[in-house]
Amino acid sequence: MTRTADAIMDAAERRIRVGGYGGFSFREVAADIGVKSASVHYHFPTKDDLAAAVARRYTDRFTQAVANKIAAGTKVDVAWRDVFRRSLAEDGRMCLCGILGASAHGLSEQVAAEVRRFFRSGLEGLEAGGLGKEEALRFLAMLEGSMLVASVLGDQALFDAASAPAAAAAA
Amino acid sequence: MTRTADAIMDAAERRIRVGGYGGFSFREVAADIGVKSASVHYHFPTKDDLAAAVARRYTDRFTQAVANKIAAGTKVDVAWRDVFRRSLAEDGRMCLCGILGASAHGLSEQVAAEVRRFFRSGLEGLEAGGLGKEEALRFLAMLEGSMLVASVLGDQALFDAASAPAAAAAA
DNA sequence: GTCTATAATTTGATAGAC
DNA sequence: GTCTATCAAATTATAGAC
Repeated sequence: MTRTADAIMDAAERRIRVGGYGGFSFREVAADIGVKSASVHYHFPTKDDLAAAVARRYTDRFTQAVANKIAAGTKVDVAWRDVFRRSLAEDGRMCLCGILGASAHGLSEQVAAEVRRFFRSGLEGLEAGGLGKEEALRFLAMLEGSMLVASVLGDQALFDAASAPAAAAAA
Repeated sequence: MTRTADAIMDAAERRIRVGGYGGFSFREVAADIGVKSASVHYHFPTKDDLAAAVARRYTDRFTQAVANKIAAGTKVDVAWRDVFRRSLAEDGRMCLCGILGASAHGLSEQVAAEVRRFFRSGLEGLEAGGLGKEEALRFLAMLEGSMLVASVLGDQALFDAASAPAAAAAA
């Protein structure tokens, strides 16, 4: 069954969003969902396997959420901002791949590749939505930076203020 | 003497910029500069003490570098961008407080306070230089996000592209 | 698929000699 | 101020019973 594997990824994602890659352990994740660490190793042999799986699922989930909004008629840049905004509102923490990416140079290639995938697919999606290459780059950077500042200073309104005007200016 | 303490902070700063707070240990830092971990504990009793000291020194050093540029006639936003840019060019890694701030929720209050200090003093400095409150916020977010994207994708030119137009638009 | 048990290593931190 | 030695705990990971 994938139910346990999903629960493991849920717990790991929560922990990574608090303390980064170095901020979670197999025992903590196992305890979070009421199993033993050996069971976590059964589903994800190594820590890198788990972190990479979490990052991959995050990217897919994020991409899908954005696609749904676009299908409903939302403009691509507004869709991206909305999805980030809702995630930030839920727990006050920033993008999972932004957190992992901040210490990208200390990650294994396996995990770093998944983080790069998130950023690359983000840029591709924004360009496919009509933004210019540099415009997409600036927009994604602005969103990540806005989440970072809002997360550090603990004020979600800062994300709104930092990202709202740029969103209006784009496209 | 503060010579050893400085060397310890240098090594710790390098390590944190690679792997974040969870990515360095007393033994590694000690080995980097050729002493034993007990000596590191002599200068910085706990890991939080060391990380907080590194973040504090980083903020002071950064503020000074910006102030020097402004005194030489550079506009405040250009000065900030230049200092970040040079730091990124040196080793391809982003702002120390941006890295720590990404997992701010997992830091001790002691370290988190120093990270907040960097961002707050940044906003204050940009406002003192003539930027509006929201303008300063957007500019700082844009710089941090640009460094993040450039660092993750391993291409410094992305920082230039992402931050250049906004710098021209500001002030 | 989950468990107990454990190996092997690393971690933050301290005591005390020099 | 730096060292040796050490502690207690946590870490990733594996072997094997159920």
